[in-house]
Amino acid sequence: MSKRPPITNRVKELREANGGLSQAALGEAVGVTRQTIIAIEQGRYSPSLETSFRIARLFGVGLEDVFGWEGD
Amino acid sequence: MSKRPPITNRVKELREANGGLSQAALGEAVGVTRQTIIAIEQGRYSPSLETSFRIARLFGVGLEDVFGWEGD
DNA sequence: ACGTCATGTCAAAAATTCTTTACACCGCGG
DNA sequence: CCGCGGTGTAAAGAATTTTTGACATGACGT
Repeated sequence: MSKRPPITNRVKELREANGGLSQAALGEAVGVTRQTIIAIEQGRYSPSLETSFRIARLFGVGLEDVFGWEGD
Repeated sequence: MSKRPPITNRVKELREANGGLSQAALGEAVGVTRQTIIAIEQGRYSPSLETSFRIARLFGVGLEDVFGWEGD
């Protein structure tokens, strides 16, 4: 049952905007693996709220500056 | 390894502010069970971003109006 | 007293997120 | 040419989220 969640994300953009942080470096910085970052960037599943918060706060922005809800 | 995530929530407040919506009714409205709502309200684990978005949007507010990051 | 609704707990199963490992491709510097 | 960093894919398993079902309690109305 794991469809693609109706969620958009700007992780890749933010990574590149922050001095070209690599997926591996981002993962390490927020405490998840590179695979997890890849899956999130590709929207393969909906991350946990905790992981989402960690990513947003690392970039110093709000949750909705990183993740969007399709159909707003 | 499932500790309590550093996340706060105002689900109960919002439920009561919206005409006393019950946990069961909220669950049904966002497509999860009553158990899930109870667990989220009690902060027993960090919900998926999708579930979080559905709850916030049902109340017509943003993600961070419902969930907060401890240590901001 | 009885029934019902709302909340809560417990436990086990199902589904999803996350990890680990391994391999592949591309662009670039040496 | 070769090595290396960065990205991508795949699959198995661990960990976490969510479901299902059962039972308990207090509040409330009849």
